[in-house]
Amino acid sequence: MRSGPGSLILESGAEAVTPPSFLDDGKNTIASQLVSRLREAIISGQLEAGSKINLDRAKQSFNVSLSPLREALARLISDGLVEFEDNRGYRVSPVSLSNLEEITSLREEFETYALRESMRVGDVDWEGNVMRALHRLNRTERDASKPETLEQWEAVHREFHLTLISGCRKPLLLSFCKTMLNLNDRYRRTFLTRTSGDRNVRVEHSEIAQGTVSRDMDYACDRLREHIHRTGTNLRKHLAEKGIA
Amino acid sequence: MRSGPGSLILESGAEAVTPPSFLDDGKNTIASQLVSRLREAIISGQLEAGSKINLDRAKQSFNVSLSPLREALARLISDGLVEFEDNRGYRVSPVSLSNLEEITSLREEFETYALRESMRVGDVDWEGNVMRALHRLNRTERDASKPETLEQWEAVHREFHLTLISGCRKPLLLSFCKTMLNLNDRYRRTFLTRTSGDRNVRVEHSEIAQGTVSRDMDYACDRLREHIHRTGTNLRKHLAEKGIA
DNA sequence: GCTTGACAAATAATCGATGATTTTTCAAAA
DNA sequence: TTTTGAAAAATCATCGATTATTTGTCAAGC
Repeated sequence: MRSGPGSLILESGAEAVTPPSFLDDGKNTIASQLVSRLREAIISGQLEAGSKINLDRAKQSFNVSLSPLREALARLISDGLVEFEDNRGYRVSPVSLSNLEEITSLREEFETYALRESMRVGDVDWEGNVMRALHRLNRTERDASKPETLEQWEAVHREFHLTLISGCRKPLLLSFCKTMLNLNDRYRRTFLTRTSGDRNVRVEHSEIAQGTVSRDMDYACDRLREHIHRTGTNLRKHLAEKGIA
Repeated sequence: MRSGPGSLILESGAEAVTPPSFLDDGKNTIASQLVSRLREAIISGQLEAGSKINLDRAKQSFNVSLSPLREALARLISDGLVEFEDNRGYRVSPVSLSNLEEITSLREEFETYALRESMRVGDVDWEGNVMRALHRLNRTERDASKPETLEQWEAVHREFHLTLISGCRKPLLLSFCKTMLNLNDRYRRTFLTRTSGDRNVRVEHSEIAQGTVSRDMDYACDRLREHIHRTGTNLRKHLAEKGIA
């Protein structure tokens, strides 16, 4: 059961769900689990953009104590998902048109650079991973009337874009790209509930992947840049519709 | 008075220095002050690269309690200066040849992109700031025999590079560049105690600045890229001498 | 009516103590 | 001698309580 958007922290009677951890995913501490849970809550829009994070209420919502909560929030600053000010606490990073535009620009620059590098030094394993990620993405349904398919699609879509650039052997660059992708996905999941009809996104992804594994740098990077740019334009329209400056 | 390199946390009898805060610099809380102090300690090499950060000892060294210390360390993860593992605590990020090479590459890409953007949209104020930063840099002595001049030079040098790209109106990009500059400066301050004679760094900076304010994008970006690249090559040599892979 | 300032409530920040995990030690067994 | 494993020590993680700061309230003065 999930609370309504933005109400997660404001709720009084909390039925805090302990994440099912049969298998050890390396996230052993409360603080680390909180990082994941908070990140998901913000990207999915459950925690409203720009809203203040009240520590007392958040403590209760997530059924945790203050120390791990503060530590988790501190770590999330780096993801650009949370902002902090001394004695004023933490707040969910606000959304804005200019922020979206910067994210789009940086994705274009960073991801094409990382893709070029990947094509330059990536090995056969990486190529295989790209094709597998493409296949999964193409096989994943995205139906606006079924919310669970949207979440699933977001996951494999993210995986596809990350796999594309995962061959570059530049860990810092990859972490920056991940951050930008997170921020970008928040916009999509918040504002793009329906898919726009005038794009064949599946074809776009296939072209990028095909160009990539055949190491046609200019082609692949051009397609990727266009793809990112179109997404940006698309999102910008939806932001404008909702009157967000 | 300053302790020897790497001994900061290991010291037993701590004469913890409270930073002089006549004027409010916005860093009101212990945690925020710690972020600055820890960052400086790491970049300057006082905290040895790759070493584990023992919380008990660090607590004593810095005369703080555990909560703000952990929070500060958590925030430093984003700067790439600190790494963390569940139940194993924090450690100073290690240095390596490949890490240095990535930092150099990313600085070349990010900073030239940011410089181009700055030249595209930067205003007259920004131009003025660039010229002022250049002037300060050129007026700042850098004498290997006087350690305090090295620190001073590092500060104005950092300020120069950040000012160059400060006109770009892309806050996320700027924060990435800042991060890369931090990481880069740690290498310089750790491994480049003497200045190499075969470069006229002053001329390099002047050319970059002149090209910038005259909005000659290609010229300025080429000079900046060369400048960053030379620094990287230089540092790489010093790492090799010290046998760092 | 508007501003000011003291008081109260809400919230953030820090601390010391306790609980949990990892690492080290060291003796017994192979 | 080497390996094993339980106990001890060290260290990390979490908690509840306390302190400090900010925000909200409201009455007195202008």
